[in-house]
Amino acid sequence: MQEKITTLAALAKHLELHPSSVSRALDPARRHLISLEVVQSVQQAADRLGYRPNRAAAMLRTGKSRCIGVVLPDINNPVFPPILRGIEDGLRESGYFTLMVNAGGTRQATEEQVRNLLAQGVDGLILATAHRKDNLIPLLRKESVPVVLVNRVDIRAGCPAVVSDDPAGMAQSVDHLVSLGHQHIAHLAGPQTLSTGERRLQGFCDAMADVGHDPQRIETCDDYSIEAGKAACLRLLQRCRERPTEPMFTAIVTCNDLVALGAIEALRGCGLHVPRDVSVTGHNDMPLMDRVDPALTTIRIQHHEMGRAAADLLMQAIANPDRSGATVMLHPQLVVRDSTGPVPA
Amino acid sequence: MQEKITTLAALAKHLELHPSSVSRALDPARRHLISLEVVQSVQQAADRLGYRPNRAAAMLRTGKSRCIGVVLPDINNPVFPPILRGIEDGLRESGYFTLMVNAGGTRQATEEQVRNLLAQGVDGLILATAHRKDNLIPLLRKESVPVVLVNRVDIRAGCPAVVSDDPAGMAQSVDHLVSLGHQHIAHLAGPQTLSTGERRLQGFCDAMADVGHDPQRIETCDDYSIEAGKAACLRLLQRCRERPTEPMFTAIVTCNDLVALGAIEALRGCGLHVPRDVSVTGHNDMPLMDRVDPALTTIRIQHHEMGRAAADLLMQAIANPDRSGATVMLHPQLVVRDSTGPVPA
DNA sequence: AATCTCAATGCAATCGATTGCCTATACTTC
DNA sequence: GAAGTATAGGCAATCGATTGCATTGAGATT
Repeated sequence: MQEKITTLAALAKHLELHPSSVSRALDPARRHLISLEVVQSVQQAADRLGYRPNRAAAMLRTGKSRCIGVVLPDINNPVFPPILRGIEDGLRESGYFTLMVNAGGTRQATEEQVRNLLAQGVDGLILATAHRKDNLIPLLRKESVPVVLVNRVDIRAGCPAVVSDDPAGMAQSVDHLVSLGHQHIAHLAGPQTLSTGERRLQGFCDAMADVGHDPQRIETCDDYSIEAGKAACLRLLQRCRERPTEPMFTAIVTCNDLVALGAIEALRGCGLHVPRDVSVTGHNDMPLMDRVDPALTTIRIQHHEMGRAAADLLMQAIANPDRSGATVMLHPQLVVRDSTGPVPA
Repeated sequence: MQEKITTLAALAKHLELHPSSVSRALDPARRHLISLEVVQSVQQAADRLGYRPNRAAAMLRTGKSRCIGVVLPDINNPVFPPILRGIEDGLRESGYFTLMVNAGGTRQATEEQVRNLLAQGVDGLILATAHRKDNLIPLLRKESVPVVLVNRVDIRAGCPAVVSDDPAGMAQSVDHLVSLGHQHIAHLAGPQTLSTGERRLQGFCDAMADVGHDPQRIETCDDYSIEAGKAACLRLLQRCRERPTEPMFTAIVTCNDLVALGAIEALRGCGLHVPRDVSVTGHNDMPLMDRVDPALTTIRIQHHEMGRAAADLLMQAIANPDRSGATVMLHPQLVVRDSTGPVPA
């Protein structure tokens, strides 16, 4: 065993063939141009001699890298690992690699990161970046690189996107609370600069209207974190104290599990018990939400599936650059645990 | 603004220079060969005309991709996101990209993934894969590609590695429990096929010996999961029931936070209260361990720092392929919460 | 003034796979 | 048997940056 054949040309010489024939024999899409016996002998020899095509050369010639760039705000946020995993699983099946960057900083830093990715020669991009209005999409349009959004949408851009059906999730939360007798339901909304924040707020308002309740008690969080949730909940409580004539809310629908945890902390700080005095729902069903105290009633999102779908959409967009693609909406599911209960008597 | 200069040759023609001069002017390491004024005019023109070097061409010529492959078992495991983030932060500073693959499947699948990464032309690898004895390292030795291990070691291989000081962490756990009066301390160990599992078990035994207690009650978990922790704890309890003459353990040191959660679940199932009847410690201080019920006493590991250090080590290994590199040991820290308490009277 | 340095830049080969085009052989078809 | 048509495979240009070597010219040295 020589273990030394590293280039197409060497392999071709070994087989007494022309490099072009070897190249074709090794390419599933062009195999049919070559006789079956030659194809087989080439494959055998390639395996036996450990031939490994040089990607750089192929990329230089074809302009395709078989790498996809994935831009996340921060992999430490528990919603992203399963999405990323879904993306990777989907891409790998199609023979693509995942080039990940965390781009949670300034808008400028994000843009710089994306430029790096383009310079690296990615064949497409999956954006899970947060901001609803950045100039990334126009920039990428100009470069005419296929883009898919995941966990966000951009109405104007008309990019293919995969999101959870946020209005449906909010409706499930509201309906669940209403069925427990709640009427005065507050909402801790996410940042309105994020598409999820906006869509969930809208969904909450619509769902409340549908059941004939006024969506009046709403506070907005600065980000999806425990601290922001706590602060927003304290503002909500403050507002109630200022208007003692209005009925107190008996439940809070939040935009995010971490925000819900912050809210529970704030409520406890004010001597309120969850769920006896106030029911709280989360959103996302992050890991361990069944173990926190109290176990959180929340909306389960198909994170892994979102990633997969995004990968599929991108593969389609690469195959058909003209077609404009669709928005895939995944269905969320209510998970009832211990943070919601009947309305206090 | 023409926005059309895409190749070195075009840029050179525009400047009425030779491509080689432009190439040198753009390369910080070779700039000194070119006169200052030319360098400046080249840089200006490159910026203004939006020139972006073709990585594939450079890679073909130089054989370097400026990409590093990172092999993880599963990004969904909460210990890995911060490590990955640390790696990425470190690599980015050196101008490298992170090519991530999840390789949690069979040994063969893992190997296949690594081969893909090599075919892709990565300049180095960071392995966070779990198994203590795989044939990856010999394989990579043969390919002579720089490798750094993170969150695991391989004694025989002598690879640069970054790990947490597991024996120190176990000693802190044991000392903490001893200071609370515990003497009969059990251990739920991790899989002995993983370097962390082995090192933590060893650390536990050593720490117990140091304080003069016998490390006898030990059960091994199949993996780092809640379910495995629960099962192992049930086995532990079963063993106690079988030998009623021996004193019952009053505390459990576990190898992992998830295992600790499983253990708590098992203890509760047997009517035991944590920490009143049995104290439990975790390991890793994963996110939300301060919110579970009861808040978990655990060992905080510098995950992000581990990633950074691994990136640094790899950069060193690439710069000095001859030097054999070091093992970096990061110091863990005990975090006392509510799952540990004084020994029952 | 003639030679020698040295700095600055041009020249051309090179990395390895891909692919449009061409040729040669085998096989139809009338 | 002549002309036509697949079919298999060879040829050579090409992608774009890099780099060892050659060349030019200006200043230094004797």
